[in-house]
Amino acid sequence: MPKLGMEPIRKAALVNATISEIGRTGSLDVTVSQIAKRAGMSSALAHHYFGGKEDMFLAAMRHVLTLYGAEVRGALAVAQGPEARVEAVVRASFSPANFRREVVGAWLNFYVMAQTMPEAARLLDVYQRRLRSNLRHALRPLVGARAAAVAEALAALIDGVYLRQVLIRGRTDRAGAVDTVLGVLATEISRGGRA
Amino acid sequence: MPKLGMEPIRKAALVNATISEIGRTGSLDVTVSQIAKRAGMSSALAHHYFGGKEDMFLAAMRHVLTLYGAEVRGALAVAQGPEARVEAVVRASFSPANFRREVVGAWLNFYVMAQTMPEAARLLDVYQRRLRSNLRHALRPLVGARAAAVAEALAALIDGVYLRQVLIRGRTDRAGAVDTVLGVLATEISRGGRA
DNA sequence: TTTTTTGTTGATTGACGAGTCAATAAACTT
DNA sequence: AAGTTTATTGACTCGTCAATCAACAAAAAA
Repeated sequence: MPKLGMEPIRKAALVNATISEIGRTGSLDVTVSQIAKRAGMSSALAHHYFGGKEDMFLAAMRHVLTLYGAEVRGALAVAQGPEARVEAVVRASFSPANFRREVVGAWLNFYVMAQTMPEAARLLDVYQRRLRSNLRHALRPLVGARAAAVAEALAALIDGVYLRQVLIRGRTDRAGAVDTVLGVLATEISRGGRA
Repeated sequence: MPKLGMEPIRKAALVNATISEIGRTGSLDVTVSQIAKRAGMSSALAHHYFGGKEDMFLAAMRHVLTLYGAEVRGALAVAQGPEARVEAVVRASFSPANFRREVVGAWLNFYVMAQTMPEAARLLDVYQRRLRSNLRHALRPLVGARAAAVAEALAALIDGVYLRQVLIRGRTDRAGAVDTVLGVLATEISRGGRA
């Protein structure tokens, strides 16, 4: 029963399944069979659509990064004023979609992937640059010359808070995460551009 | 030529080799043979001294955590005044020993381990608690009621800055890392206990 | 209607790796 | 001297998994 035009559907299913499985197991020790099964197809088909496991991982990563990028852009579009812009980036980073344990677990493993797969490192690098750049521009009017340093700190803080979520056994605390970052932001703003 | 009393020596060698290999490959996909080879013995012997690969991983993690704990305690012992105490914790976190790419890579993978191995999660939890507790106490006189929140932020910031190191391809920047964290600390202190 | 393209899978291959075992040897005990 | 404990390894087992292949089915193109 080959319905045509399956390729994009199957690929999307595989990408989602890859993220799910990496998040569920919390590691990259995920077999192609597991992924394929969750996506409702044979492992052979998974290999057919993607060159191999590595390509699936990269596609999954690209997908998460794309979603995140869209979320940030969307939030920035409606933000008025520099402070709102920074807040938009922060809130987007901890949006419900990105903040499920599953996805956080996947992110953690993307970092691991970046250690071995140059393409993964490149993707992560792009995201890092964009994040810092967004923060820097929004911060300029708020903290002047300190913008670069504060952007660097906020970016690291976001990663750190995010990372901490994978550790905490109980419920993930989105509000708390946002508060932590915005709290530091508020302090930095109150200091303003003073050296 | 069985010289007696080899056990502690071999175990130590294996622990070091485990850290090295995890750091070198940047993942937990390290074979017992690789570890054993680097430690200068057969894989069978590695299995003889440790129950299995998992035990080696845990021992390696315990070792890194122990070293880090000792470093923090040492730095705290000579610190005078609350501000110096916070600084001591920060500087210890980025001490040359802990800040080699190799070790940072290992840390990253300890986070991954914590996703699957309850014992690893426990170890990491202990470290997290101690770190936050140390920071909180030192911060109390500096920022009053905000101590808990600021401690939380600094802890996350340290993790985040640390994590970022594994991404950066070029030389690791210890001074920059410390500056980023101390910069935020300075701003928080200048705000003091004001709500 | 033949051919080609697209979809799909069960079975197989080939590699690799964790853990076990049997055997060997040197020390230490009795 | 006989027996026990500690050290050490090569060879082997058993399982798993990524990747490939051969084959089948249906739609589209010729």
